[in-house]
Amino acid sequence: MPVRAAEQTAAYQVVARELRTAILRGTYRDGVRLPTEAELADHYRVSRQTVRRAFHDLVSEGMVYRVPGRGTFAAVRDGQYLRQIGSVEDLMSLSVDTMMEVVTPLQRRVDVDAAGRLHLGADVVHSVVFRRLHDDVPFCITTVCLPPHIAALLVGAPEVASAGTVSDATIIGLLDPHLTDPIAQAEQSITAAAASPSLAASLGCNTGDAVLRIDRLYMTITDVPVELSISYFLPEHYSYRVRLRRTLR
Amino acid sequence: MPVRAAEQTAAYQVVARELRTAILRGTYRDGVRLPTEAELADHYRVSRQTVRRAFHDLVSEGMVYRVPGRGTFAAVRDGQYLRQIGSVEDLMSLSVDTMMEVVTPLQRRVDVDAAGRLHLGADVVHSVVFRRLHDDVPFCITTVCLPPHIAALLVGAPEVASAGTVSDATIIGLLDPHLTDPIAQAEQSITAAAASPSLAASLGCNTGDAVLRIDRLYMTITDVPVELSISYFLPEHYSYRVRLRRTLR
DNA sequence: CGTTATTTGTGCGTATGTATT
DNA sequence: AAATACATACGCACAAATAAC
Repeated sequence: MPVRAAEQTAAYQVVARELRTAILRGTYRDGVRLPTEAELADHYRVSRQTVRRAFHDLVSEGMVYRVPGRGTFAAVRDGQYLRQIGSVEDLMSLSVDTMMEVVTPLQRRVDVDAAGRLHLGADVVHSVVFRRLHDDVPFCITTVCLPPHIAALLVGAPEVASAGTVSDATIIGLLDPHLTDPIAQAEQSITAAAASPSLAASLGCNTGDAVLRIDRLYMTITDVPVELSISYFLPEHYSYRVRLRRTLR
Repeated sequence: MPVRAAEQTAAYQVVARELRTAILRGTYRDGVRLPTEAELADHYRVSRQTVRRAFHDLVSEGMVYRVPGRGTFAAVRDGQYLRQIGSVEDLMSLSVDTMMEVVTPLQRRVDVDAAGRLHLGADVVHSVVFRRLHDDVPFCITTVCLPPHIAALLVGAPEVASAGTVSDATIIGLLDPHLTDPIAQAEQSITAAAASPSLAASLGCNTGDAVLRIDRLYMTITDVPVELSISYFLPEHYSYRVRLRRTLR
């Protein structure tokens, strides 16, 4: 059988993507049965194998679970945005299905604490505040602080120039091509906090609600700090997932 | 084509398991290239598709990465992903300077959610609740759920037999010597929550305070769940720190 | 610089097994 | 017992990336 020529995205990825967004949008609520392989194959005009390939990806993402003889069921709890994170690459690819909306554009600011954590001599940093959205629902507010000489690399970037701008960028993704030394590591600290009034307003929750706080310090291979980001996540829409593996000896 | 009759573990799982163990044992270090699909198919006397199926699992686990035209390469390096409190070893050695105090001893319980996450058919689990103390200050409450056949390994253990018992043990450390398959991986989910009244009483904080919630599902190398632990941490006394590294190629 | 061999990626057909309804 | 639905396995054809010549 011939194969479609020069197709950009594979058929199974199209199917997986549509089902994934449908589940996240709540078309299939928690535990609801999805169409069968045969039905989906018929609908998308692909073979059953291609549908299976798509389902296999969704299973390993934890989006659905399957029971032989019964069917395939949505596994998302409360529409929570889940993502497996375990490397800097994962952080950089955060933009594939989330949007960034600028709240406060990139500007000069005095911040002793941030400057100290960036190993700067002076107290001046440049910072930008943005929300991150998934399916138009905000789930995170992030403040990014940069040393002045790093911020200079972003002067022309429209993604961080004015409030309200929406893009699918990440700061680290914008920076990376311009850096001589690539970003090679990040130190993360994860804790819980109560939402401040302004935070609650931006995220659409109540003051005092429990939120997840993640601080990240990105560094080059030579341990030079490049970016400090402080993010507050809504726990209803986000949880941080990691897979740990033991080396057998 | 005929299929082998009544095979217990699927052929692709056998292949995946052997490759996984070989990588974790260091047979394929660093970015060493693995045998090609054709070679492995020949070696295991299976079709190329079956080898591909195995590789697909290993890719989604992050064990290997593949490059079209070049080959398949081992992706696990020593301490590549997570340091500090980030590896399974660190979780097991959590007891070095903390004490465990039993709140509710190990007992049989019905918990549909926990049973589901442990991939059990029935709804019965065995669970134990304990506080973790550092310098006599409680900073964490943990509920551990075990499948019945695993809990049976702890029947004689005094560390979990009665409320009030204080020891420097960890559940995983108590279990590990008795398991046929060693614990090789864990899936973690980290989020924030508000302290319930009982939680607040045990931890010495106020109801509604923001606490860090960490769920861990420990599994053997064959993906069999062994233990589910749900912990609530006081953010003042604990933050989860991870160092992420980028794999430069 | 093109050609060729190697290697992984995609897509589909077929057959059969197993679990559920 | 039969129908339904997912699971496994193999085969084939062709595409695309890479490397060697």
